[in-house]
Amino acid sequence: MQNENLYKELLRRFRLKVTLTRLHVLDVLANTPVALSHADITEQLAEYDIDKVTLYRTLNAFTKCGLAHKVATEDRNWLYALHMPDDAPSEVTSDHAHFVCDECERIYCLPMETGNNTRDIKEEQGFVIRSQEYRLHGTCPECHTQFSQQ
Amino acid sequence: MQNENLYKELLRRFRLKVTLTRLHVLDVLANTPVALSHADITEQLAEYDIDKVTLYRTLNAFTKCGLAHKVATEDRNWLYALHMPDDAPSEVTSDHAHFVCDECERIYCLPMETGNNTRDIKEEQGFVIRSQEYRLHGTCPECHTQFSQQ
DNA sequence: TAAAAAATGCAACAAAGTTGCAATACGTTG
DNA sequence: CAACGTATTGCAACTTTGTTGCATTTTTTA
Ligand SMILES: [Mn+2]
Ligand SMILES: [Mn+2]
Ligand SMILES: [Zn+2]
Ligand SMILES: [Zn+2]
Repeated sequence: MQNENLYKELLRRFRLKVTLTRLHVLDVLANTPVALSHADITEQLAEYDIDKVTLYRTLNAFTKCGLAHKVATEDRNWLYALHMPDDAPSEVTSDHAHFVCDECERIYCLPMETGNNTRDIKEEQGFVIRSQEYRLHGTCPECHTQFSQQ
Repeated sequence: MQNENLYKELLRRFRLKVTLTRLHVLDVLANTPVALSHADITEQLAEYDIDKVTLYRTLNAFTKCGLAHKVATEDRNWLYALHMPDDAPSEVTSDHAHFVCDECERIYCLPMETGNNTRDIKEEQGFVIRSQEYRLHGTCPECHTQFSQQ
């Protein structure tokens, strides 16, 4: 594992004990541009034979402390991603944007751009807004390229 | 049922056969401002003792033809809502906005406002956008009022 | 190195939704 | 209105995804 010390530091910053499983999961999450499911992570860590309950608990711990966030997919499961580098690190319910690929079902985390006025309108109507998520659906560059070449 | 004929017409427009269960479900969905779960609908239609599988199939049928749409919640189940009156009626993957109340977990369907430039940015980056969903999280007016009064 | 607290692994459980299949209802045609 | 073909329904069994309880092991701090 290349960034082991970085991961250890990160875990400590979020008051999580350093364990081998957590380091492995962190390594997987840190090295992908997309959000990953429990099944994805299990597959990538197959050689370490990680217990399924331990992995669920690890992902819940990451989510609870704000190290990661989870996104519910259309097909009733969750994908996990570390918060983006430019996110405030301890901000759990920060604004968020995602791109959902309809072909490969990958979910990309995006920086949230401002400019939408729906928020202001709803606040005038008495809704109290704490965070927002903006989801784009379509085809990701990888899938689009594949399609075009065939 | 007040609007029985309206519902029948609606079902026929979407090429669905008219059945009693579908009329009841349609009636429930048409008379709420929020998206409803399988459990919510079962409860509201308790007197008719609707089979759970039939209800799932009904909701799937409504979703597939575009009469309704479903929203995945954080706690891995689905809420269903009819498309809004000002939606193009046969547009299945139309743009959408939702307000998610963190207190009561109700999801309100909102008209989608424009003005966000994330879409344009991602298109420049090679993502093909087919639809977008914008989600606000916070406290709805009902819950906010309750809290304030106590 | 010892003690306290937290994490792990296993088995059992739970919730949400799907599948297969026989029985029933819908709607079209005559 | 009757009869037929097709779609829908109801039931039981199953699947997927995730949680809970509890005994054991690991981590951390002193
Ligand atoms: Mn994200
Ligand atoms: Mn909606
Ligand atoms: Zn893709
Ligand atoms: Zn509320």
